[in-house]
Amino acid sequence: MKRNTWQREAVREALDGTDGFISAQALHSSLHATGSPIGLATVYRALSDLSEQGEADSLQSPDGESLYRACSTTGHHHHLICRNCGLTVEIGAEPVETWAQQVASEHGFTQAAHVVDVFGLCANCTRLAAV
Amino acid sequence: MKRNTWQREAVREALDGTDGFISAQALHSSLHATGSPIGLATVYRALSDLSEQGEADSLQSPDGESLYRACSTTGHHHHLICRNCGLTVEIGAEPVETWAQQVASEHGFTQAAHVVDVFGLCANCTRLAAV
DNA sequence: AGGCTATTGATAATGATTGTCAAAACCACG
DNA sequence: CGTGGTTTTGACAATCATTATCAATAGCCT
Ligand SMILES: [Zn+2]
Ligand SMILES: [Zn+2]
Ligand SMILES: [Zn+2]
Ligand SMILES: [Zn+2]
Repeated sequence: MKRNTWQREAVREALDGTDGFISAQALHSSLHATGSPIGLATVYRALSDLSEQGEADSLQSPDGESLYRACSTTGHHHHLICRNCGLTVEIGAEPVETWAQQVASEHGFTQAAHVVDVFGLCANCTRLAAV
Repeated sequence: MKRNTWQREAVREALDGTDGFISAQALHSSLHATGSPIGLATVYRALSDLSEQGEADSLQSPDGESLYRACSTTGHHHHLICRNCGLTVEIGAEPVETWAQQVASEHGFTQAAHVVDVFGLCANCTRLAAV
């Protein structure tokens, strides 16, 4: 069976206390900064588990790193992410859901899944960049 | 200035001769298999260049590898990829383009880019899997 | 042909992620 | 409450893709 450890809970809470997406390495550093002695491998395992159980969303950063986030929306959704400060907005994407299903079946594909992320500069970072 | 070398041309041709997306490592192996003595670092550089110049498309595989493909469509487009055999179909995504722009501006985001890929099982692999 | 400079490639370095495995922590169960 | 069988942890090694080095090579212009 699956056991409950303070390590898993610590990762869950640290993820909840983080705004945008964060890497396993960064979350581990963050935990260490607060005095937690949790191991790096454990953070990787916990994040992987949370992701599989649907308690966390994950995506690949443009440079190939796995990033995680505890999302408030429970169902399937996507993200609008500021590539400068990391601010993240959860967004529904009905048009995309139907489009993806349709284009897949049109070409005879089954078990279609999709990766849909929007990256940009948030209003704040846009203002700062204009200076 | 930029120089023409047989290495760059070899990478371009090898990419043209490949159906789906392929990693730098795999392309290097493929080239070696045909007797080419091209270096791995050179393959990485060539693919990176081709991608920047828009002569090749690139995407991150679900497990974080960078994959490349020489697409026939010149403009902006997306892909429907068989996660089993790699068969790739280039697809337009007008609904998604407008949706992405709209959702970004609605939240005050600028310079919006998007990652949109559909993974599934092609008709052939679906049939084989059913056995 | 000669020289200047971009490119190559063998190799080392980096960095994220996963594997290893003995020690520590859980959790029924008695 | 102990105890024991199992699961989980974590320090460390091992992988694996990608990038940095840098001397040697090869385009290209005159
Ligand atoms: Zn921002
Ligand atoms: Zn979706
Ligand atoms: Zn297929
Ligand atoms: Zn698009």
